[in-house]
Amino acid sequence: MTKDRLSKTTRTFVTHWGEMGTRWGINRTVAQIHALLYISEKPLNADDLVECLDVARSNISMSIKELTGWSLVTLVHLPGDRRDHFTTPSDVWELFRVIITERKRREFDPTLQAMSAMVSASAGESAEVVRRLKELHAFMASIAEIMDQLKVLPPSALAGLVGAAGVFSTLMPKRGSS
Amino acid sequence: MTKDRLSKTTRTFVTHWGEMGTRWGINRTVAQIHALLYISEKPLNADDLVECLDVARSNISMSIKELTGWSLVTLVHLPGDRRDHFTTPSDVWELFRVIITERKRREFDPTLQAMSAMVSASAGESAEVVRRLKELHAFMASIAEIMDQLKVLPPSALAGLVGAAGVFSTLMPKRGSS
DNA sequence: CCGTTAGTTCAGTAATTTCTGAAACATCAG
DNA sequence: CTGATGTTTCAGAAATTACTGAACTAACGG
Repeated sequence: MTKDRLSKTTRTFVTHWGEMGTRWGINRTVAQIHALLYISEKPLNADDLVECLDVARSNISMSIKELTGWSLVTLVHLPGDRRDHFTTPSDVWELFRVIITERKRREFDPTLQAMSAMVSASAGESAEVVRRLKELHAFMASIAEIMDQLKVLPPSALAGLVGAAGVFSTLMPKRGSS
Repeated sequence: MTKDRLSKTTRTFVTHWGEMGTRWGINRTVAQIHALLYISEKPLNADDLVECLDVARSNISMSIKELTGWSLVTLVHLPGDRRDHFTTPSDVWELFRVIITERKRREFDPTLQAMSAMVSASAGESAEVVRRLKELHAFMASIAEIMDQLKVLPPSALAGLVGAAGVFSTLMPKRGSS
């Protein structure tokens, strides 16, 4: 990211986001492209991305493929320009929703299945080991359910969870829920 | 993980967990050690871990250091044995809590600060760019707040969030919360 | 003291992941 | 068709990350 088509702030943002990505198992370039598309007011094409991020064209191609595979980036065409242009939703909640959905599908659900299989196959194990496998499975199942519930929430519904009342009051056992 | 001190199920579990770790930016060995300590009924020492996971002693030493740094593993001493032994909480919620707390502290909070700084420095940017930076910042601040709230919840409080009522009813704007 | 056991550190190596450049493919205009 | 433009693929190179083995520190028992 050397070419200075980007403002100082934007560059900081994109850099930081790439850094963040790597910490969560996301390729730096992939994360940077996504950050750039988020902050950009209009769709960018592959050459824009090459210039802004200073990586090889082929890298952009692969990374974009990855991002579209994650349903995070969509291909658009601008009138009178036959190059592919790319966008990502500018609504943060929507992005969150998509990421949660995909990570659940790709990583969480298979693990849940695997845990389930382990519990089934745990006949010879000690009672305590079985208990722990079951607990972990149950925990993950709860998280999975929450993820699914989050998916159907409207944008910005998150606000309802924070504040003086917040999660705390919600989760404390008071009404006989569930 | 070749030496067969482990049952089939345990081996599957540890392997899968290591795999999962790598996808979320956690070193495979670190994740495997943690999995093994979780599933193990009693504290294990470094040699146990070497045997079970078939990695170098030095690797165990480093990984354990990492895990204790994350407050996920604690050192215990068994009477009459001067070797270090290690444990991790067997309560899943507790583990979740600790991981959330640490990842927030190490990755989330600094990002939040960085975003804040960017917003402050975004004078020259277009109104839309400023809006997006602010939105992302606000979103992350909400998540951060939720993480903090989760920390003070009792074990297993998670159950309150799932089920027929669940997150959905909680988040839908109905009572004038926050 | 000295030998033994336990734990740590770190330079070098191995493995993995990421990135590039060249070639192939595709589409369009003339 | 042919040339121009845009995109994808993939083998190998580069960079990063993980792991090992050897050397070191520490603490204890006799």
